[in-house]
Amino acid sequence: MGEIRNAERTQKNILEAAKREFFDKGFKGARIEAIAENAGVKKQLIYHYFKGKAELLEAVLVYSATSEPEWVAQVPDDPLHIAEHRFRVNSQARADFIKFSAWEALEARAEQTSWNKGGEIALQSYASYWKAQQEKGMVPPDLDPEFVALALTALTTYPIIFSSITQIMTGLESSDPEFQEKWSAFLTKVSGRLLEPSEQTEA
Amino acid sequence: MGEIRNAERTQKNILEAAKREFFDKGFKGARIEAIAENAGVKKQLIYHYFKGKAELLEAVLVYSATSEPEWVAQVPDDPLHIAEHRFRVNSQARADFIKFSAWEALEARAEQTSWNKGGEIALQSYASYWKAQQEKGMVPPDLDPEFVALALTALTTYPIIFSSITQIMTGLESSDPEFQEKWSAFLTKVSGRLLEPSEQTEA
DNA sequence: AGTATAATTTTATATTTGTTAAATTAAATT
DNA sequence: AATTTAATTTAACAAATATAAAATTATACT
Repeated sequence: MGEIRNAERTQKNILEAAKREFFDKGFKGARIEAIAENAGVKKQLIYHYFKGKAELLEAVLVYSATSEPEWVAQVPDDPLHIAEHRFRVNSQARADFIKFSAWEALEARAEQTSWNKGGEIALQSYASYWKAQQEKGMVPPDLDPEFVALALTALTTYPIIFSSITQIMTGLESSDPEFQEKWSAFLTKVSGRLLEPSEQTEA
Repeated sequence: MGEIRNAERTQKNILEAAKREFFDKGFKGARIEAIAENAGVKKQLIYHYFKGKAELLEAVLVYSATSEPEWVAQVPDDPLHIAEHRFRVNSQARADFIKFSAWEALEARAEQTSWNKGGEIALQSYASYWKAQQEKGMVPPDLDPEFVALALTALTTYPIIFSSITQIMTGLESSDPEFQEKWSAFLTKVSGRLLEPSEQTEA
C-alpha cells in the first residue's frame, strides 16, 4: 500500500508479526489472519513465502534465534549471580520467547508435536553447569545439582510466564521494572542461602 | 448403549470426561467432540445438559471443587515442611488442576477471559500465611514474604506443569514417584536454607 | 515500449468445530 | 394400554480457519 514492493522487507514484516503472534498465543492459538493483518499483508502472501503455518513457525524460530542479541558472553563468573542474571535476561530480551516455551511445553504434552530442538541442549547444558559448580565445591554436596538447575529455572521463568499470578501475590506485574529489581535482589539472596555451605557439615 | 438410561450418571460421565479434556488441553484446546466420545455420548447431549462449552467448563470447575478431597486439614505446622506438603498434594491429588491453571493463565493473558474466581483468594491467603510466619520470626526479615510465597509456589508447581523440561533436566518425569520423593526432599532442604536465620545477623 | 518475472491480491475450497432444531426411543404416569 | 415426559440420537447449520488456484499489478530486462 503505502510503500514500494519489496519481497525481503515483506518477509521480515511477516516474520516479525508471526513472532509476536506465535509467542503470545502459542502454535494452535496463533491465527494466520492476525499475522497477515499485523504485517499489513494479505494472508495468502504468507502461504506464498512460507509453505504453511508449521513452516512459518519454524522460520520464526530460526529468525528469532539468529536475530536475538548475544547474551551468553557476559555471564557472571560467580554462581551466586547466575540466577539474577538469568532472570534479567529472561525478563528483558527473552520474555516473549520464554512465554512461547511455556505454550510449547503445554501443547506438546496435549499432543505429540515438539519444535524447539535447540531448547533441550540449553537446558541440559544448564544442568551440566551446576554439576561442574558442585565439583568445584560451589554447591553443597547434599543438593542434587540437577535439582538446583531445575529450581533456578523455575524461579527465573515462572514470574514471567505467570504474570497474573505474580501480580496477585506480590501486587506487581513481572514486566514492571520495580518487580524485576526486587525479584533480582531476592534471587541473589536465595542463591546465597542455597549455595552456602551447610552449618552442620559433619558431626 | 450397554446400560439403562440414567440422566444423573450420564451427566457425571460427561463431567468426568470434560474434566480430563479441559484440564489436559485448556479451554480453547478442549474439543466437545472428544468429551462426548470419551463420555460415551453423542455430543448434542452435552448441549442439552449444559448450555455450551463455557458453561460446561464452569460446571466442571464446581464439580471438581466439590468432589476433590479435603487436604487443607492436614497442613503441617512447621513452615519448613509446607513446601514439601504443597508439592505432594499438588503432584498427587491436584496435578491436573495445576496444569489447568497453567492453561488458564496463558489463555487469560492471550485473551481477556478469566474463570477461576476462587484461585486468587487461595494465592493471596498463601501470601498472607508467609507474612504471618515472618511476624512470628520464622522467616528472615530481609526476605519479602510475598516473594517467598511466590518462590515456593513456583517450586511446587513448575515441575508438574513442565514435566518435559523436568524430564530433560533431571532425567525423571514429574509424575514418577522417584522424582516426587527426591523433589520433596529437595524442597525441604531448600526451605531450611531459605528460612534459617542469616549468618551475618548484624555487625 | 514490450515482454517476462516477481509481488500481491481476489476468489474459492475443504475442514474443523461449536451450536441448533427436529426426530426417535425409552421411561413414567394415568 | 394410552399418553406424557424425559433421555438420547440424527441431521443440519454457521462461523472460523487453514490452504489452493487463478487473476492482477508492479518491477526488471531487453
